[in-house]
This record gives sequence, structure tokens and C-alpha cells, in this order.
Amino acid sequence: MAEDRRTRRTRRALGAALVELVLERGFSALTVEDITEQADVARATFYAHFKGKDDLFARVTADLLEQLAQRLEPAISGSAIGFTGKPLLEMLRHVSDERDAYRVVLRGEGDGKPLQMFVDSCAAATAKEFKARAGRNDVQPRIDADLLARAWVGEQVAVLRWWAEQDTPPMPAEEAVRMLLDLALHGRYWASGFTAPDRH
Amino acid sequence: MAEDRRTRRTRRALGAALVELVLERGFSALTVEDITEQADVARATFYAHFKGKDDLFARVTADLLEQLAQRLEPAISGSAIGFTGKPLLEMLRHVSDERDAYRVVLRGEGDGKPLQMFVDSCAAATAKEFKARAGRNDVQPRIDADLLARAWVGEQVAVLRWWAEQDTPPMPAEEAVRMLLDLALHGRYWASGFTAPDRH
DNA sequence: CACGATACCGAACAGGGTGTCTGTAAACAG
DNA sequence: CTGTTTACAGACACCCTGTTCGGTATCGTG
Repeated sequence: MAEDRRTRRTRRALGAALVELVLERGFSALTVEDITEQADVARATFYAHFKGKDDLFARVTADLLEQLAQRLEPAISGSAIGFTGKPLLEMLRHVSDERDAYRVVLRGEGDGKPLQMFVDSCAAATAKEFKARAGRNDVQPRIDADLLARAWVGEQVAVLRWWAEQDTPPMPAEEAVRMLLDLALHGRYWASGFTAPDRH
Repeated sequence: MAEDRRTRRTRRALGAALVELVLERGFSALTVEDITEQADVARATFYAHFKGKDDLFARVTADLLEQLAQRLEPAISGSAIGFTGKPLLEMLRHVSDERDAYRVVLRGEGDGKPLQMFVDSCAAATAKEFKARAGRNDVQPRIDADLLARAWVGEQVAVLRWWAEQDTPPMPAEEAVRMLLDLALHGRYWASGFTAPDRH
């Protein structure tokens, strides 16, 4: 078998314990013993699986990203043309399913590297989508591609975090998706009802 | 006198040492002794000024924000009507002047609280600006105000970070400001030359 | 300039967290 | 059932933390 049942159990327990405790006290306030105690695992066993707190956190994040990618795959291949928002919707659903883990990551806990992993992953996917679209257009972009990518991902992550931090989300995922696409398409002055000043 | 020259010297030295070392090795890898050694200050003296690493970092961030606020004040009062982008430009100039400190903060080093301070500060300023504008419009916003604010600040911070991380910035501040405003006004599909799908 | 006040220094201290290593007991896969 | 793998409990040295101390140098002020 690929993996012993015991190792799976302890790894899961440690991951869950980490997420729970970070939400309670914050990552920097935790000791390895706190985590092992919460997970009901011996301290020595912890070091048999992970190099330390940060390593555990990194793996939890990596697992989350992998899970997300799996759930996104059908949504992406299914809506290859146009931007139906299906992937975005699926992403929000994943956030609501794994809310605690997302909160921990998106808060930038730890040394910020888990969040960095997440952002980089989103940026890569975005860049891919951009390139695919660019192939079907030959209008000269008014905005530097790098700047655009950063802005897009930054916005996405900020909204995701806001979404994850709501207790008993007051806004359904569909509505959030509509707003996000609206925002992305037309800009925020129009979207917020503000009048835009003339250009130049 | 308000402050002894000696205290100013050591505080400055410790702050500078922190920034320098974080850029080299990352916040979590630093010990208090590393910092005091770099600053050429006795370890005991460190604790006479700060509660610990995090406290020092928090003060460095607070100082940076205060300095920014001072530089922004004339730009804001000078362009009360419309959005000329003057504050934005002044902000980018400040980033380029205090590049190292900004990099450290915007990377989310430490437990992420310094970055949080920065984001909150930006959010407060943004909300203020929003309210001022809302008073001059009575169109119903299409997008939830909270979501809009998060998105706006998230984008701003992401771009700022990207800007700060460039070595020998290839894009002048004026150009970046133009693009950011463009993006904010018209949305990214139009701005990037992509065709926008029909709404609904 | 001389004074008192204040900040720095260097060393030492206890306390706690880390990371590693044992031998032993239990759970696993085939 | 049997050999292998994993978890356990305890102990260990090491490093970092945060605080304390008396002695010394620098400061602001009269």
C-alpha cells in the first residue's frame, strides 16, 4: 500500500490541530507541543513527519492547493471559451467547504510563505488564462501585463479572504461571483455608481 | 528636550538593522542577538526599548506609516475634487524612497501584523475617500461596499509590492499611476485590450 | 564647566522551546 | 501468523528569551 493508515491518521490529526490552534491563538504563539497535545500525538512523532511548525503549515497549504486544483479542473475544461465564471464559483465553494484552512492561509499566518504559495499558484493560473485570451485578440494592451496580473490576483485574494472571514456568509457565492466579474469588466467607479472623471 | 540623542541613535540603529537583516535572512530566522549585533548595541539595551522582535517591527512599521501620512497630507488637501492621482503618485515616491522598509512590510514578514497595520491604514483612507465621493452621487452602487473596499485595497497593496520588489524600477512612477487609474476606471478587460463578453 | 540624570554596557541567571536519540510497545500489510 | 513499520515516553544538550545587576560613559542643563 502507498501509505500506512497510522501515518495518514497522525498527519491528518496534526494538520487539523494546527488549523484549529492557529485560529485560536495565532501561529506565532504556538509551540510544537501545543500542536501535538491537541492532536493527541507524541512530540517525537511530530518530528518523524515534519521538520517543524513551518513545514507542517507548508504541507497543509500544499494539500489545500492540490485539492483546489482537482476541483477546478472540470470547471476549466468545461468552459474553455468566454468567461462564464464557473471556475470562480467552484473556487468560492471550495473556500466555503474548507473555510478554516483558507482563513489560516489567507491571513498570512506563519512567515507569510503559505500565503505566498497560494498567491503564486493563482498568479500562474491567471497568467495562463491571460495568454490564452491574448491569442484571440490583437489589440494593444494599455496596461503592463505584470502590473495587471498582480492587480488581478491581489484583488482576488483580498476578496477571497473577506469572503472566508464572514461568519455565516451573508452573500451567496453566485452573487459574489457576479460582482467580481462586474468589477473586473467595467472598473470600480462605474460598478460602485460613482461617476468617472474624463480620461486625460 | 523631548528625546535623548542616545535613545534616538540606538532606536534608529536597531530599526535599520532589522530591515537589513530581514531582507537578508527573513524575519523568522532572526534572533534578538543577531539584530543587536548588526546594530552594534548590547542585547540588554534592546529590551530597554522594545518588548521583542515583533514590537520593534511594529514600531518600524508605525513610523513608516506616520511618515507616509505626513507626505500625503498636502497632496490630499491640494486635490480635494476629482481624482488626479496626486496622492497615489506621492505614495509611490515614498515607496521608492523607503524601498527596503516597504519591501519588508509588504512581504508580510513577521506574523503578518505589520502588513495588517498597513492594509488597515490604507483601508481607512479609502473608506474616507469613498464616503466623500458618495456624497456627490446618488446612483445605486452595483457592488457591495465592503467587497469593493477589500478589492480596491488588495489591488493597491499587491501592485505596491510588485513595484517595491522591482530592482531598479523599469517603470516610472507616473506611468504606474496612469495605469492604475486606468484600471480602476475602466476595468481590466478593456484596459488590457481584451474583448469583454456581453453582460448577462 | 560641573552637576545630576539617564542611557548604555557586559555578564550572569532561570526558564522554556527545539531537535534528536534511545528502547519498548503497538499496529500494520501480506 | 510473522516480520516490518510506526507510535510512544522519557531524557538529553543546545539555543534563545527575558530580566537583573553594578559599573561606566554620555547627555542636557544650570
